[in-house]
Amino acid sequence: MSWTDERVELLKKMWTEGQSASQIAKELGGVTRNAVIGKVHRLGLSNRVEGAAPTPAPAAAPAAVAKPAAPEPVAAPAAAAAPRVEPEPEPVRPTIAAVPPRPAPAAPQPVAAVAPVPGVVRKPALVPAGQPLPPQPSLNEISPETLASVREVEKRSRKISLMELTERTCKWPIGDPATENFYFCGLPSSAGKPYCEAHVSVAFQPMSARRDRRR
DNA sequence: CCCTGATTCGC
DNA sequence: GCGAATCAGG
Repeated sequence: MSWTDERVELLKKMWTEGQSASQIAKELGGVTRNAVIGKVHRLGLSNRVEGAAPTPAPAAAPAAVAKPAAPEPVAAPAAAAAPRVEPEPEPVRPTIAAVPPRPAPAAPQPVAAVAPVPGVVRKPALVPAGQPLPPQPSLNEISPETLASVREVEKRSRKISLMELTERTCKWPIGDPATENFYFCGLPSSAGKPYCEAHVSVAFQPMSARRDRRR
């Protein structure tokens, strides 16, 4: 295989999208991730900084441009990400084997672009005909931050198919299984868990602080 | 161990 | 220019 314009273009596209070298290599086929990385460097687009920090989203990325002399006291990532509360054996159980709880109200909107108003996720009015949706396992109030995080991750999801799931890919389903627009998150899952960090945080919640249910 | 990108260096 | 091998991390 050689670096044809097409392949280079795809490489550039994926790289700027934040895909990893191995993912790109897999997509291109015929090349290893080393080849991809090598090419990336030769193309001089190693600095994958594009308006937002893709893969790792730790604290603010040090925009150290040239002088590292800045007296940066290392920002404490304390309350940065959602502090995972050790959940009790009371995770939101996937009702069906291997099928986790309903992610946020299935957002059947594939192509983003239309800036959805953050904060409130409205449940689509139409219920896809077909399978009776399992009783919603207390889709209680998930912290807005977590929700936002999840949404962000889902944009970044690899959209892999059932067959592509491995021991270490996030198995969180996205979309409606009854439609074509369905796939799994696919991002690297965290140690031993079935989902990626973001999805773990919504799947395993402390205890449903849910006592509404007025009557 | 799984993975990541970065670099080197013979080809 | 290419990319395997290697390095250096998470």
